[in-house]
Amino acid sequence: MGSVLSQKTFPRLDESLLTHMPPFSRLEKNQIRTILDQATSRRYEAGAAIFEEGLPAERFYMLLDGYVRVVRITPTGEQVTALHIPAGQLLGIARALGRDTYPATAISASEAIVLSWPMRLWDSYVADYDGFATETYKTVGHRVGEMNNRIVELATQQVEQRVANALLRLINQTGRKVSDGIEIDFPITRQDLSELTATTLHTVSRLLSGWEKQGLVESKRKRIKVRDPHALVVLAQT
DNA sequence: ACATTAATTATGT
DNA sequence: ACATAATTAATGT
Repeated sequence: MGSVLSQKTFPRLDESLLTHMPPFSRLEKNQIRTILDQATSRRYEAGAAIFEEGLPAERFYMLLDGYVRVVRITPTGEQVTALHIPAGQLLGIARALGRDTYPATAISASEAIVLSWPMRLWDSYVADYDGFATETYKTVGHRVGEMNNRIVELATQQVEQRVANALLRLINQTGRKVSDGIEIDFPITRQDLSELTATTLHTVSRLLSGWEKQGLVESKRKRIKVRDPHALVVLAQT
């Protein structure tokens, strides 16, 4: 029975949290219940590290709300953003990649709500729960595809096309439709964009203010809204 | 075609 | 008031 000695101070997690998340969507209610009971929930403020590159991968995570950027640190200390992860996806799934340390650092781009499980449960989840493996490998495949595209971009395209593409990806994956365009719905600085595209924040700043004058884009501090995605697509292909 | 440096201005707590 | 973000110009590779 519910003892006062319980260490869990969190309210009981609701099953509806997971029922619509792809890795769990095919599961029965009671299966989700046991999964939830094994989970720990935590809230991260913007900019907090959820796990760090190179550290032993002790847990895997499910992002319930917010956005996370996956970042790698170069030997010289610069950050390179590999990709952004929207709510509803797993992260820190080193196990699925055959690793026992995290391949990158995960930073919450906005406030984020995260569930996590000890990594030892991974194998039993894969074995026991139908759809868990296939769905997660689907997203893994999608992610490596994205990263491959980015590598090709970095090698072949010029800066203007790169940031145009980066913006397009951001509004596709993490965009929120508003009245006069699509807005990236987490705070993003020019510094962040430059880390995504391997340039400087100055170049990004110039490009953005140029596009703003052409009515292509609108931005306030830490907020970027794309008013004319198609024009960006055109730009990205020239 | 882009980075770097530096100076200036705007914006959020 | 202070720190952080963004712009702008000048100079360098």
